[in-house]
Amino acid sequence: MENKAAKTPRTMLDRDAWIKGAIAILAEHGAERLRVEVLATRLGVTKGSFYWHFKDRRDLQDAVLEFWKEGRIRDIRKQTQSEPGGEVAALLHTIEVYASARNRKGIAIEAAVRSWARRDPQAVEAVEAVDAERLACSCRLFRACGLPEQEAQARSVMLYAYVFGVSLLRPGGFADDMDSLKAWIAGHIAR
Amino acid sequence: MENKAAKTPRTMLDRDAWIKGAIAILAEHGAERLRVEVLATRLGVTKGSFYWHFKDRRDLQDAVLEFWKEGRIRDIRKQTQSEPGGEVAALLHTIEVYASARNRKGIAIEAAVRSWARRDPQAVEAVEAVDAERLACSCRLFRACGLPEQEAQARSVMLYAYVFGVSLLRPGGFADDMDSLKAWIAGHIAR
DNA sequence: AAAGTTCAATACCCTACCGTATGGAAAACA
DNA sequence: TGTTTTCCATACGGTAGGGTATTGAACTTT
Repeated sequence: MENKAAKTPRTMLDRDAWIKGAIAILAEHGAERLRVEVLATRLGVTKGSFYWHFKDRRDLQDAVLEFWKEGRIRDIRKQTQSEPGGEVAALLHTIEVYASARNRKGIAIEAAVRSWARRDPQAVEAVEAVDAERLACSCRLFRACGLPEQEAQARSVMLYAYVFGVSLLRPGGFADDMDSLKAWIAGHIAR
Repeated sequence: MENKAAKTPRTMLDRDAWIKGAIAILAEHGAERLRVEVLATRLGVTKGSFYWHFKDRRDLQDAVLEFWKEGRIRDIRKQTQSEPGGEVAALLHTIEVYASARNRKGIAIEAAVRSWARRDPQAVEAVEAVDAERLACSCRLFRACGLPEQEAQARSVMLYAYVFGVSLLRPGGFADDMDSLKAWIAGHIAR
């Protein structure tokens, strides 16, 4: 008789659940579409709940940026603590992660945040912090390969510029074999 | 007494004026902020006028994309019709135009359209057409330098990926001399 | 001059949101 | 068991913006 099982009696969302949902929207529709009513609907509640967990929309945005920043910095540190001799492999892996077809959501979030940073100072802060960490780590790897500081810096910038740039390019049917092209490029950047 | 001179008696906007205004908004605030009321106010009229020149907002968006596409294709064709022997110079110039601090507005528009293309099929079409033309032209230059087809394609992709990627990077105080870094990279890509 | 054409102003209606105020149910606590 | 805390629903007011309908003014054509 009673179909109480149809509705979860108590959803019990916490701040983290809201942030994760927000990031999903960020990946799918960009920062501009990160609206609290839409997010609430997506989470199966109303915005009445939202304003209990967050002061306002800005509060959520800042939390999302902080969450993203910390995650990226954690990631890059983990990925670049390579054993000696594996520096080139680590560099190639970095390129792989972002320039390959896999990790679509991560790339989408990355693009959304960087696009966001074009207008939002807080997003700029997050992107700058992440970039600084990534460039520093990449630079360290290049130096471990024996390159001088100048070239290590240049190659680091080139690496990340390429990695993010590829996700913006739409080479519709330009190269029949894009994968081998990217492999050539990766080899050329990581040396 | 009569301050009729204060107000232009008849504004006489045509479709092109609306499109140019729209592109200015695109550069400053992105595609999401391209609203007809805002644009109308910017042009000193009300939206009542807009709907005489355009069917709806989508109509404007398509016109903007078409305008941008044609302009970019014209540009790249003009820039790459170099005299024999000037191929490397032409390639370096291409990198210069986009990766330098100059041409800020063009870079902003470029970024806005590519971000737009993440959600809009029409924007995708425009970006693909422009990319195809640019890659083809770049590839021709590399081939004229004596490179094989494969490497010419790879370097073309690398060139444009880098060029667009740089505009996304925020290397806050990473390198003390970013310009010489970029010069090194440009030389390394254009060979 | 009369009529038609062109471009813009005004007044609406409608939707999507943000943020607040308030109430209510469930859980935790006393 | 009664109270408090936690989390969510409902209702409301306000703004921004898309699109339509209508009117009107200026310019062009006949």
